[in-house]
Amino acid sequence: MARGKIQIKKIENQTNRQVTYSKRRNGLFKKAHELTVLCDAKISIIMISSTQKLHEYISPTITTKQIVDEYQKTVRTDLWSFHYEKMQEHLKKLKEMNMNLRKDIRQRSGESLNDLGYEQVVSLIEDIDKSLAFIRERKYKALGNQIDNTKKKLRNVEDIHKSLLFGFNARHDDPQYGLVENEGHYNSMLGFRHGGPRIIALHMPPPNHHHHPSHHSGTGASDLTTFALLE
Amino acid sequence: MARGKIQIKKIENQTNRQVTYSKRRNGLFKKAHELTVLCDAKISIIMISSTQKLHEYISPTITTKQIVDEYQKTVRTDLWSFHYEKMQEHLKKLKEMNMNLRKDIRQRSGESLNDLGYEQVVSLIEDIDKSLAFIRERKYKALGNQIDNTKKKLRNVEDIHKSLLFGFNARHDDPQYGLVENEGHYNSMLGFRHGGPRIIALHMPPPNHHHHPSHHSGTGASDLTTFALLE
DNA sequence: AACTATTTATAAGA
DNA sequence: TTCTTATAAATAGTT
Repeated sequence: MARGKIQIKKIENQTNRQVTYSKRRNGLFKKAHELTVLCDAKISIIMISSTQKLHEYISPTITTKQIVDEYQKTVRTDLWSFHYEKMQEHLKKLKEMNMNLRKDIRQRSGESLNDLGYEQVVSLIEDIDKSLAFIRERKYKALGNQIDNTKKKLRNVEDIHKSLLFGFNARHDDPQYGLVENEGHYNSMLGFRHGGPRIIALHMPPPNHHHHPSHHSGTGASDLTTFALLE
Repeated sequence: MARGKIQIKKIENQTNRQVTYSKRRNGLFKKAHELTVLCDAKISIIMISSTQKLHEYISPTITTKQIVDEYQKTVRTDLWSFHYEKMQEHLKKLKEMNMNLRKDIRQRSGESLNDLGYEQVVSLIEDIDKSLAFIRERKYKALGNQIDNTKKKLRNVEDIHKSLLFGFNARHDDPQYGLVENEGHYNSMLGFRHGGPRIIALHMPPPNHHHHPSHHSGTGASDLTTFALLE
């Protein structure tokens, strides 16, 4: 939140993560204490860090045991209405998130721009420009990979061709090798001009685009959070 | 924290208190969620409002039962080291608070001003000026109250005197009224020149200075918090 | 830990 | 309750 905005996703650098944990834990506890005093509330916070260390805040007006007892009593008593309310809240949040996502998409498609001020339009354009550059780069990389892949496939085909030739030369009179007759037809359908890999090649793992794992594992949650918090 | 600084003390207006509770609860839960994602922490927050309503936040990666079990296990296992650590933390905070209080007092007495920048000195002066004005006002009011009070005492004394006179006139021959003989001595000790209320007046409630209750009930805690958070 | 440029949270008002 | 907006507070990155 300062010296630059951060995405709400796991901090990968361990040192950094621990520093942030410590700072924000203090912040959280301070807020909890203020709420305790301002609104006469009873608050229990129990937290376990990624290193399994345990910390707690408890309002001076109550004990953890009391608040947990109270919690269990409430959950037991209002089991259904409690869950019902929580589901409703969840539903509401999802709806809001959904609306914001739709709005964002509309804006990226060039609609609903009247809702935005000049600054926002500028930053939207910057945003889209960045995305575009990113996508172009990805496309370029993917193209490179495809070429690599095609080369591999080609080598594979050549190998097979050689072994077939070898086999043919060795057993050209064996009837079980007659199946290769339609090879030309299949391969032209798949776009191969020099003979194809047939089923052997189709079982190869899909092309790997070599992007960083966090790009996929983290972005989903991060986007959800970001959109959920749009005003 | 906005549109004006607030003191961290109980909000007396109930509507206002509930609005603040709701807003800050959302803020707290949002922070907790961010911490969960950023630092891979497991957090449970259980809170009871001043109207006995219960709310909770729980990290999506854990259940309340699990975290409470973990808490109880830790507290059971490390009972002493846990309490020892908490005491140490408490001690440290008290020491810091103490240092800040001392520093503040030194500055208000005109010492250690070299530690402050020009702006800070200006605001310190403003601060002290306000305090001074406040104290002067209080002194003025107190004086007024003292005068009022003295007038009341005087009336009271006059009433008693009249009733005594009345009683004396009615039963001047009854021996049980002989105790009034030393009245002059007691009353001059208490500073009354026109006859005193004796034991009857001494049982009156102490003088009420008519200031708002929150001035006294909240200020202590508020100051502690404020000083504790000075850097 | 301390420092700040920024981002967030939020008090008051509508 | 929800929105707005001026301001206070939190904090990310840096030293």
